[in-house]
Amino acid sequence: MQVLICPMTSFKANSAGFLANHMARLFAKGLAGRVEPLGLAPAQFMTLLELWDGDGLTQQDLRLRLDVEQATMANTLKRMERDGLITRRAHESDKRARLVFLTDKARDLRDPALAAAASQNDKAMAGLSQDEYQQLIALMQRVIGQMQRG
Amino acid sequence: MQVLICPMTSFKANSAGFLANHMARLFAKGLAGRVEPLGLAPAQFMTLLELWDGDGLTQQDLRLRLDVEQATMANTLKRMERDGLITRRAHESDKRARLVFLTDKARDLRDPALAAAASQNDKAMAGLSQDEYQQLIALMQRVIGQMQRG
DNA sequence: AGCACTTGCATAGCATGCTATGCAATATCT
DNA sequence: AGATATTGCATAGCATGCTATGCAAGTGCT
Repeated sequence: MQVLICPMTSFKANSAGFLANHMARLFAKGLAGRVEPLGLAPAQFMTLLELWDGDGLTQQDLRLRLDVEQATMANTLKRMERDGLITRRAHESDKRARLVFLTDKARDLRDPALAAAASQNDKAMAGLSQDEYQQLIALMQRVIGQMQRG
Repeated sequence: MQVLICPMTSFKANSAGFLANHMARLFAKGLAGRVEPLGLAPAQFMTLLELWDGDGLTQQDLRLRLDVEQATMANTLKRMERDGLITRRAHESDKRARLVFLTDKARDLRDPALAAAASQNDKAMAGLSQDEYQQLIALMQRVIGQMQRG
């Protein structure tokens, strides 16, 4: 009977896809609010996360690490260049590629941006124990791995 | 030392935010591929999920159930109207509101669309046991609840 | 060398999300 | 009743994602 009364509500509430989407949106919204004062947007922050770890990467390097399509990476980098976060220089031996480097501005944003992200993470995970947090991470990683395989 | 070598990679791989975003993107991509032959896009499918359960809802009703901003809902409904999935009629007593109704086309899509979604769900969850699946759902729901509270 | 294949990027076009505005209709308060 | 606040929607503008194209620059094979 319950199925006849609200079949879709239960489908939605129990769908890992819907929940992942919902969780990602809430997370992005929270992160956006915290890094926006720094002049950053979420995808820019994720890209910086890779570049702070060592710049001079190609668009392809970044795209593979963030697992987004090439066109998505190209557009994000274009906005980051426009916003003065990165500069691009020709690759020494490959005239097709352009290496991505951080500007001083982007380097200076590292600490405050990481603090903002940690703050959002803390808020989201406030209701979970360390064990539960690790479980959640592990389960999501397995689901991601499963979807990437197919 | 490890922190100095690849601090950002570990941050990313262990960030629930990044994983939720990644999982949501993979999920949406898989679902998009399965419902696209039906002429549906993911957000349209989520909206139909609510409407199949009973139409004649206002934009506000839908927006609250899907937890998206009003403007997002307005745009999704506009595309659904354009694609012949819904029609809108004036509310009897409130001249501001327009009630959303399903077209026959949208009603006919219910079974195949639900099958497509179930297929994507099955694929994503193939590596998890029933118990693990329930754990994942429960943990995500708690994180979502936590973020909504703040 | 020459031709085909692959790779690295850019761009166009579209779906979803969000914030910010603005307007008309309804509700509320005095 | 009249002024004020709230509610329901639409639209503009922007960030992220995706697919589809196209081009220039490497690679490889013969």
